Amino acid sequence: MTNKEYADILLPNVEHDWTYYEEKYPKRDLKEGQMVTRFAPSPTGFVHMGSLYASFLDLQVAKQTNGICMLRIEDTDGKRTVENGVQGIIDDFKNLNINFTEGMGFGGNYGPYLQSDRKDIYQAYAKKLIEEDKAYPCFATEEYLNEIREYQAQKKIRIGIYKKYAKDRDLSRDEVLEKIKNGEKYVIRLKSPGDFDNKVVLHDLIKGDIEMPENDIDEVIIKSDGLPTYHFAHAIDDHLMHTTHVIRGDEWVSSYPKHEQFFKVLGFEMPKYAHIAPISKREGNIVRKLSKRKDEDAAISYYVKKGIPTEVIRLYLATICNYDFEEWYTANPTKSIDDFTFEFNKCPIGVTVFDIDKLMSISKIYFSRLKNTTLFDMLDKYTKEYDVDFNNIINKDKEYTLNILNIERDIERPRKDIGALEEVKSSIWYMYPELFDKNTEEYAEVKACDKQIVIDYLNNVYDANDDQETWFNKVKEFAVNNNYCADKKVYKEDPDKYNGMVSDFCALLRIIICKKNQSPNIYYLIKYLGKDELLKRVELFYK
RNA sequence: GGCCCGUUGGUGAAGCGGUCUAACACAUUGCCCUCUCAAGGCAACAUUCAUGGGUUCAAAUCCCAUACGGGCUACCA
Repeated sequence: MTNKEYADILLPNVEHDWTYYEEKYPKRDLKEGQMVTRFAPSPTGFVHMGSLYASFLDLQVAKQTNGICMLRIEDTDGKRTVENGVQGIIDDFKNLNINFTEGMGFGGNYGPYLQSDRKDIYQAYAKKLIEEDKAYPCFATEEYLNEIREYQAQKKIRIGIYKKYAKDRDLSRDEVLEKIKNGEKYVIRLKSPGDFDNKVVLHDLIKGDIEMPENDIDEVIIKSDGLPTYHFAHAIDDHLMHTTHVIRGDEWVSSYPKHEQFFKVLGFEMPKYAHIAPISKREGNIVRKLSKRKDEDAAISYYVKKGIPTEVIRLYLATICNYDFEEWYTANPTKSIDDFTFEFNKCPIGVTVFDIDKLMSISKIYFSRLKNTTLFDMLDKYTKEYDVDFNNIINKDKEYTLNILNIERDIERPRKDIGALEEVKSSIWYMYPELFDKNTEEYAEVKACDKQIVIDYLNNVYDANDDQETWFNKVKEFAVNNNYCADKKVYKEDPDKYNGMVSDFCALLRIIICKKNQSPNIYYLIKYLGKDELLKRVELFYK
């Protein structure tokens, strides 16, 4: 029996030889420096902050070198796959307007990009290794494996299938054939050429050089269901897809020796590696990785629902991704994330604790820089989905809404009081009579004067066409004539002599308008609301 | 048990042997401005870089130990 025939028995029904794939996926035509990266999630559910962070770096470095970033779905473990998980990931990215150059859902010539569709490819290479006597079938059962592990743990020796513990290595062909005939299940393991006493060095682009012992464990390459393990698939895929930079979570650092071994045994050129630290969450004294199941605020949809734009999340990720991004962005407020060059050696090495305050601060700055028209469009789209009533209200008189959104906006130092679209309503509701009428909030406490004084002001002094300075001078003059004091010191000498300070009169106007003692410049509120509505609110207030 | 990685204030984090009583940003607090709030301006907030040793004229920075946190050690990724 030839080696090839033997391999055919171990892995039957494999359509092509490995050389077929080498030809099918030729080297990419790349210029010096162009990077090929990939984001490779397993389909365990929606996109969350952690996955977005990893994909963000993948996308950015590819983009800035005019390279390629692929979306590859790693679904070699059926247990991890969630229903609609694959489509869910694709949809999430598309909804966030994040586009990969190629990959699952995005096309490309190096697919399929779903690992379960690549079974034949992995097996073709596994057969190559079998033919070269670099891999062998292992019939060990789960119970047997557990036994070995327990024995090793008890004896305090290294755990794993290596050297003498890899007993199926020595099975003769006849023995193997016999077991197969008996229907025994098996996996294919690599015959590790490594020696634990040797060292390998990972030249990590983020963490620097890391020295580790060489891998001597006979890693499984093909599981009994015919699918590859992560490690084997990684080597094959990133070789065939010609990935230049593998950017992944740092939980992979310790498996690097296995990966290096695979690339060597298969005769592949190694990609470069960058291991990123996960985004975490503090829970009391412990810091743990953000979890899809436990942390609802890890889901991107959580922020979408609040009306925090993707761009804001990307800005946040950019600031934690490279430490000098924030400074750069502050100095270049008109530029976009894509104008910044991200570098691996500026990525954080240790875990980063997710900071919602920081995110919100970035969001406020982002919203404060928007034009009122842009804000309106975003608000329109958002409320259409989450608050139809409010959507009708803001659209009833779009010009009016635009004016309101523009209050203290189009100036050198705009207000920063909106952090999410969901907050807009609660900050401007009182500018809409229909919302004001329905509002049941109590008026905040205020030093009120005689109702007639306010009415006098509105009827005889107020003019919606006044500019701000004129407006205030008139208010001041009117207030003083009605026994309000304009001078703090004078007022303090004998407060009982006055109705209050001029500021008290303004406060009264404010409360009448919006019930609260905080609002943007009253000048604008009065100007846009108009006399009739104001008189109506005076009546309401004094009732 | 073995093998890796990390540890700077409430938070992110700069720092790569002297210029560190430690940049910057967020948060917090106070003052100023002011019709309120927001914004803005000013100021406060680590005399100390997990702990203990060592190297050095000099250490947050280099070395070693310890503690704590994290990862891997699966026919999971």
